[in-house]
Amino acid sequence: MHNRKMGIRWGLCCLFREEPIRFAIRQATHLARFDRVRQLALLSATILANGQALLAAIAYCAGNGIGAFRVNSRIFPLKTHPSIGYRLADLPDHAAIDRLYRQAGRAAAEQDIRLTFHPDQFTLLSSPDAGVTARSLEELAYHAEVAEYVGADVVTLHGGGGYGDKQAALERLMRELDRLPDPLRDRLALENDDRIYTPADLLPVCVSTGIPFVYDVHHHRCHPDGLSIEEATRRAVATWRREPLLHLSSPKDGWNSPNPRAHHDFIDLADLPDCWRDLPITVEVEAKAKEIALRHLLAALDKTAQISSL
DNA sequence: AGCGGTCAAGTTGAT
DNA sequence: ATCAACTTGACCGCT
Repeated sequence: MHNRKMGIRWGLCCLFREEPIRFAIRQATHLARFDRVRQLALLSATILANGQALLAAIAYCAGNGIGAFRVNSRIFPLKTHPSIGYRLADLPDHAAIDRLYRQAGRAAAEQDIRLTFHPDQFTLLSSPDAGVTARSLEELAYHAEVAEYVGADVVTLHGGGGYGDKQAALERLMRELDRLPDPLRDRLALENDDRIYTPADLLPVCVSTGIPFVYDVHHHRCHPDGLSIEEATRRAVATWRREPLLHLSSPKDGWNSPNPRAHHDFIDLADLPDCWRDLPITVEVEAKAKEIALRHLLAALDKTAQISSL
């Protein structure tokens, strides 16, 4: 059982700064020089190594008061690449990979480490370009496949582009959401971003489709919509039929800098909304110092808890 | 061994 | 029209 502080389950995102836990990737241009057998051997070895890294990441979280871990989308490198892409059954170590990733899923479940995914900016369901949507659906299918493997319960997606007409784009997004296969639909969540889609834009979509809303308070502060943090939090939490997921970060050079969107190495406790403190929620910490930032944050929370109990 | 250019994908906005 | 930013290291070719 991990160490829950103030009602919040704290989550680490993808990487470690100091801890020697590394997830490897492969480059398509490099692999393209080899024959298919060699490509699959290299990919297979990388995926096995990444599975071991995932086990290590879960163990680290369990031992350090961290209750959630976001898995890097590239844990199966180039899985959906148009020319290098592959099926799991094609990999020479398929059976061992299967065992290892299911083992990681069991380890996460046993130690109560929530696993999540967050596909990158190339994955979106609002594009007017059918090819972009088709490739995104394939990418999401890959995420759902790995999520099922390891028991991850959230795949967080942004709204995508605005294309000069956000309402039309949101209607395309809703149409795609309505026809997702169940394994994906059951895991997908929508998150506000810092340039285009605000909580006020996405909450109605979430309510109408039943897809939960991931509230990123840093994005909301960069790109406000008239909703207060308290109101956005309340409405976001209400979209979840399981533990809600929220995102927290602090600005690299302060809120008055030219670019407050950039993430700081650490979390300033002042950026944690007071109304989050006692909620039964998962908060993923997007701080560049990774596990060091979590360590500092947990220590700072301990200190304030001690002071308030005097 | 170390350095630096490059890396699959989409969209926006600055120049 | 072109290209950096987004976010981000890690990889790989070259010296």
